[in-house]
Amino acid sequence: MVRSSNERSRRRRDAQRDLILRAAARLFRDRGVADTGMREIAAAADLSPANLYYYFKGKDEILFYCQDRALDSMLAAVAGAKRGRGSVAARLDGVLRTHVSTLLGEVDGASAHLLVDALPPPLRVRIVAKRDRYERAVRGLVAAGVRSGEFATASPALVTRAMLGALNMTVLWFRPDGAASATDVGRELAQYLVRGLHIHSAA
Amino acid sequence: MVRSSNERSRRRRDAQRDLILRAAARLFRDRGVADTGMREIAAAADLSPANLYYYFKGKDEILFYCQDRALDSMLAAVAGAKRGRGSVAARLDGVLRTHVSTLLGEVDGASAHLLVDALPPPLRVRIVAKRDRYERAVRGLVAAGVRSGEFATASPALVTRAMLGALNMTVLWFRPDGAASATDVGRELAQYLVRGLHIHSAA
Amino acid sequence: MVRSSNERSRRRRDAQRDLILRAAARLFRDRGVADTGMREIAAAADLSPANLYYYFKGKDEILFYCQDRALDSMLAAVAGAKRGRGSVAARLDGVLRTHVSTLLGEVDGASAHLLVDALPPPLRVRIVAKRDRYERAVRGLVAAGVRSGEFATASPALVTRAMLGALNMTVLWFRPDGAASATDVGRELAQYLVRGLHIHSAA
Amino acid sequence: MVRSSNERSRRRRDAQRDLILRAAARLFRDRGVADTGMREIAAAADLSPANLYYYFKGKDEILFYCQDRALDSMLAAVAGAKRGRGSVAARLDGVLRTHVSTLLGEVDGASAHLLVDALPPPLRVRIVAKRDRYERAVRGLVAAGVRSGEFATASPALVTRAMLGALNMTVLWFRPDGAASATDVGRELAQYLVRGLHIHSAA
DNA sequence: TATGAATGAGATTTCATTCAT
DNA sequence: TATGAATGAAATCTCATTCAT
Repeated sequence: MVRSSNERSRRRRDAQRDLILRAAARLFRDRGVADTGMREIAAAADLSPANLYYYFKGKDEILFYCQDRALDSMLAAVAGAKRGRGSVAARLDGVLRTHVSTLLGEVDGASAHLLVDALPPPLRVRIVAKRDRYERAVRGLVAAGVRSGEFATASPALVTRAMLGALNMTVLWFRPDGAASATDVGRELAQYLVRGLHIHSAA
Repeated sequence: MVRSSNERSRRRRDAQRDLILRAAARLFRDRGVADTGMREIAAAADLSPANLYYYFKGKDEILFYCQDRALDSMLAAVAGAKRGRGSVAARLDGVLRTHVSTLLGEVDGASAHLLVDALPPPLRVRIVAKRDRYERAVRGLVAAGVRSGEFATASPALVTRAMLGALNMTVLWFRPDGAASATDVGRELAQYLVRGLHIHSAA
Repeated sequence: MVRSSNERSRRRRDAQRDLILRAAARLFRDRGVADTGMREIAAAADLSPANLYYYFKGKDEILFYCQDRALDSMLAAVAGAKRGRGSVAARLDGVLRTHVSTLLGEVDGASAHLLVDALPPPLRVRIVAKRDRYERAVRGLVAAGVRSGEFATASPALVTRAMLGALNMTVLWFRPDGAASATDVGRELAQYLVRGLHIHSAA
Repeated sequence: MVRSSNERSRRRRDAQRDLILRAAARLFRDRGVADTGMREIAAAADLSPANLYYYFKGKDEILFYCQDRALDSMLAAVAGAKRGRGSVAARLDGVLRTHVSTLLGEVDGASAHLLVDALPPPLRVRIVAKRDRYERAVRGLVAAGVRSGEFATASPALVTRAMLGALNMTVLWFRPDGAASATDVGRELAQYLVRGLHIHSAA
């Protein structure tokens, strides 16, 4: 009985945390970290500002988990791609599309690369480490394509950053009510960015 | 005599303004707008905080001119490319390289796309207008390549944003003391981003 | 329970707002608006400066409510006088005495006419409108006396302003610990100012 | 030669001081002391802000002389009235009219009673002393009328303050381009305020 | 769990005044 | 005499965070 009561309350707590993180991620993405106050997060999550501190240590921790969850989703995609079959191009294409839908979607919605600098050092190093892990995985996919003869690039590291940069910047202009859906945007961008890696005749 | 005194003092004033803008642009780029206080700008420019207000109306105006100057430099490059001869690819390549060197260089050093949201509406509309003018010009170059048969893309608008996004994100990771110089970065990125526009066999 | 908690907290909040307004009105009256800082208001209300902003949007709003409440009190008096019986002179006398006790009293204590210019335009128009409504009502009383044959004046508007001006200036010299009480002052001034309206033999 | 050069320069200096005082008085009256900056005074006097300090020690001294000169003008009028012949009523009427034209006129234009509190103590006591001298003189005129049987009032001090208060408040609403000229306003107000002192039948 | 109230630290900005020329 | 440039002090206000309940 006590056990189940604890579990029920833990579940409720987790649900609240989730709710807060979604609300915060959306605000961070739409208005920027600096322009999003705890009061606004609280209002969006239908809580009092003070009550946020029962669920999170502070604004930094909220920001941290926003990015952490987004990176987890991206890491899962790239891990799947690594194990997957099919051409490297097709697998990379999938990773990039997931990246965009993670950024622009309603579920996670925190741009992992843009907000890192807003974190205080102790938390930042953890996000940077995870972000680097993700970046390395993507770069590994690019390099695999080069090894397999599908791709040609002199600088996989730079090109990887370019790809991710192009994707991350979408949060600054994407509007859910626009002509192109998040899926559309992901498809088009992935196509363009992967195409630039292919070997082709024209220099 | 009076004339020369006026001119000399105007020149000094302009020089100070320039100095302040350089210092501010560097700080905005390196630490973010929100985390850069007037105190820090003043310290970087070797002035008292109050003295900044002799040269600029406030922080917003400083930020405005940072972006305005960067955009002027980029607009000049794209205007030159429009009139230029040679393949569209080569001209676009030049525009993108100038974009990177403007962003990362010591001279202008303000990331034109990232900071727009930090401006108050009256100034923001002016920067957004100029930024859009630049974006349209780049998009026009892409479209020209499509018309001439050099390029193939289904969505010039999206691709243009991807290109510029990839370039703008460099300010988040570029370090002047790193292995690759700003010129190197510009060259490699431009090559990759233009390559993705070319017609080629593989899908 | 929730209901009563809400009510109790609303009551506490209103009480604090009232306390702050009293403290501020007294300072504004005694030292002038410009020379009264938020720190001083906070100290007088036994709060931290930052805490004032929990109750009011800013200094302007505090000033606004000071004047607004004083005008409400004056308007109530003049409305009562309009409906009242007895000679116009007696009723006008009552209005003027209330005016003085409102200005000099501990309850409201904001000089309604002197401080208007310190308000920013959006708030100023609202106070000016209310002040004008009050002034028109007093002038109406004067005009009624003229119509009834009690008073004689060539310019009710000017005379009304003179009366109110004479009353408002009391805040500049009245001291609560002086020989004359606020009531005394009101009585004497009202008598003098009404007397000037009466028809009499000497020119 | 040296002598005449000194005199010429002293004359120019005095002329500049006069110009500055006029400009300042007008601004103080129209916008309030707190809202009038040295930069504005300088602009109105066609000088650089720094140059004001050649002619005056600072803002306080400018304010001091504004009030000092206005009081001198008023004192002259009341001194003349004291020595004058005719009814006390007529002489008091003249004093009040001069008071108004001093306040509202282009020549002096500083309201002596409203601005006293903006002065620092050392200067304030001097103005207060002079202002009190003026007030006493006016009160003396009132008392003389009582003694001569022209006037009836129980409290000459209070009534004098009421009269001066009514006059001083004109600066808050008088507009030179309005229907009534400064002379009109002075005439009407003096008439009303003196009338209240007269003995008459109605109570 | 939840919240109304409170606060310290720090932000931008203003302004009378001064200084070097 | 005159001024462009500089500054210290103080103002209002914001905000993440905490405390008492």
